[in-house]
Amino acid sequence: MGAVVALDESTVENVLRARGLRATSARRLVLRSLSELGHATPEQLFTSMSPRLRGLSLSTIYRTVESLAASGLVRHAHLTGTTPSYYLTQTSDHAHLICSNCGQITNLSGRSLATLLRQLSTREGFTPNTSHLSLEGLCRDCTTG
Amino acid sequence: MGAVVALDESTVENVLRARGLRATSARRLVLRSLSELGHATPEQLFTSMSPRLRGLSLSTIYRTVESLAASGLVRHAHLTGTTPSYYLTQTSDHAHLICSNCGQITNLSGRSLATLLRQLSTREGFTPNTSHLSLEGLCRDCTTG
DNA sequence: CTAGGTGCAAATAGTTTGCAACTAC
DNA sequence: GTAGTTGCAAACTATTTGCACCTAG
Repeated sequence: MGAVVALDESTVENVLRARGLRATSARRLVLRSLSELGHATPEQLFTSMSPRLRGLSLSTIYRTVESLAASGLVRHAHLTGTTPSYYLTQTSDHAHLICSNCGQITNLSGRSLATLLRQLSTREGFTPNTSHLSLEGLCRDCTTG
Repeated sequence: MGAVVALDESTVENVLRARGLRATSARRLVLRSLSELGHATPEQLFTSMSPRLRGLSLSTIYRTVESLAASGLVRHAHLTGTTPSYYLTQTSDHAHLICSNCGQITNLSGRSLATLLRQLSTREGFTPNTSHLSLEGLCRDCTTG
């Protein structure tokens, strides 16, 4: 998980421009951080970005993730408690498995998930938004016991 | 959904006492309201209870659901955005299907769910907490289109 | 009677907004 | 040059806490 995507500068710029967004340093760095971190809350982004961008303010983070989400570059899911975690859309089509014991977050690939959820939509007439899905439970390590 | 459970006064009292909690009017009414509403956020509980309990304060709701949750009588799930919704544990062992178009919340029975999730735990080594599960997506009515 | 609960008001935490300054293009 | 972005401070909203009063047992 995390560090999944190659993100060189020109790619980032092009991606942003293609959506009509200016390639500001805050936006570049949010994208870069998300590619490194996998998922992050606004607070976590702030912590991770602050050293690299002096004077950064938390409200910029909120506005940045909002604009990135509006143009489809990032998405959010509710992983821990109430705060949304953001992640790159290109790492999408996966669900999050959150261990309530150790807090570990695993991604469930779109493939395994698809099989599982196809049945749900057939049987229940409900089509889940897979990228927004998160399951809390016990991971393999914590199950023993 | 909702109004699933018979909740006469003496049952409520006994249930509370059995957990070492005093049978106060706030607690009785939270339990009664949840049995009527199915799920409710603290705010919704407040709105629904206020007319029936003069002087009720929101902080009482927060403290009440917390104590009920601590003793296992209610649980919460994150249904809409960030605010937790509470429901009676006895209506548990179900997941929530939330339509992101019309907002309708359907319960997915423990039975259907169990089948579905057994595969998950076999294949991924992850054991989901079914009662905390919620899936966002499109319900049958909104799928057409 | 008395420990546990509650109301109220104040404190805290998380998120949003107004506005002047800044910068990508 | 100018519209889009950002920083800062203030405004909100949601939740928590301290304390005096109240009530179930």
